[in-house]
Amino acid sequence: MSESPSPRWLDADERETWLAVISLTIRLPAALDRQLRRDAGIGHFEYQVLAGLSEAPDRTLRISELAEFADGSLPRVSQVVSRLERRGWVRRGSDPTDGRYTLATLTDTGWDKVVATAPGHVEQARRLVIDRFDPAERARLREFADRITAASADRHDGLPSR
Amino acid sequence: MSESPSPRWLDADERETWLAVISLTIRLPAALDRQLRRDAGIGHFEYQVLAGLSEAPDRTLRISELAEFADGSLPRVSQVVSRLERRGWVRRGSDPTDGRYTLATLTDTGWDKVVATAPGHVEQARRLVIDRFDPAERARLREFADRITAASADRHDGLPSR
DNA sequence: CGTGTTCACTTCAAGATGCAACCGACGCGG
DNA sequence: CCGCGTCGGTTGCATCTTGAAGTGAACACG
Repeated sequence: MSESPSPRWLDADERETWLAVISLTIRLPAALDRQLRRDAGIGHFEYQVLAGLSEAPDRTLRISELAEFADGSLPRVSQVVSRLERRGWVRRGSDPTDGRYTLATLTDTGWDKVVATAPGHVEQARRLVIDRFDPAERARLREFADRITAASADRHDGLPSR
Repeated sequence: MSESPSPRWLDADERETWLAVISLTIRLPAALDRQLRRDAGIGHFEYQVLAGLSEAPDRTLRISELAEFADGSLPRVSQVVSRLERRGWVRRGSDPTDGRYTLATLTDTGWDKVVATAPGHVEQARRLVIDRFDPAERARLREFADRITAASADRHDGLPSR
């Protein structure tokens, strides 16, 4: 209780950058969701789960691996897998080597769904991001994004303050 | 129905960039929400609404202006304003010059809330983003973000076919 | 005026999320 | 073996978001 109540404000320039980044984090996911929802009837998160499975050996992953891959909480992934299971795209099973794990496996129908959906999604990824940057810019973009992501992952969130 | 079924895939490099950007759009908003929720009991969206009002003349904006400012749908903003109203931070009123508009006004209590919340939020913005880039990088970051945001805003989402 | 349309907003139902409590499956110490 | 803590997942609940339908105020046209 002896700190400066008002920290360094953002100047006009910093503010613009901040707003630009915030806008990005809102509009890009929204655009991805729209395209997927419209063309494939699934959200981006569900797509990530399906895509993750489609690339895994035996098209199978543990729920927890899936959660890490798709950047989601365990309850959320569990829910999503249930939904995908209901739609016939994923099958649940428990890991023979350790009954605590649950394995999610992509069905053949699920595989078909991914194959049908991926091209449109990749096209969107290109149109919204990838194709708008030349290789040098891309490297920089990636580095910038990683920098922010790393900071955000820091469980150092609040004001533990110095 | 006579196109290439499989478009240009992403190569390893492009893929990395893509994943980095996606990660950013998931982790940064999550980190912002965590800090605000924890320190102020509100989400980032609610904060944006309050902040928008706090900077507006008379601390007042139309719901629709608020929606545009905060990047949210009209129903969502309407709901949020109701919530904020219940908490005593915002007051509703109809526009005398055109009864169709609804004006949202920040109360004094609401102003205090913003004043109390802003420093922590700005600090977070600095730690996660702003302070990690020197001025030249910041300009570039902003330009990159704008490029993607502009593309995402394009109502050109899906596969307009052809 | 009167009818119809547009506009800004609100409401409602359905679906999605996060959080916290809960549950069964290991694994280790005794 | 038994008991206990841990680990991965699941479930329940409270909240939030979304999309569609509804409301009422202004305008437009005959």
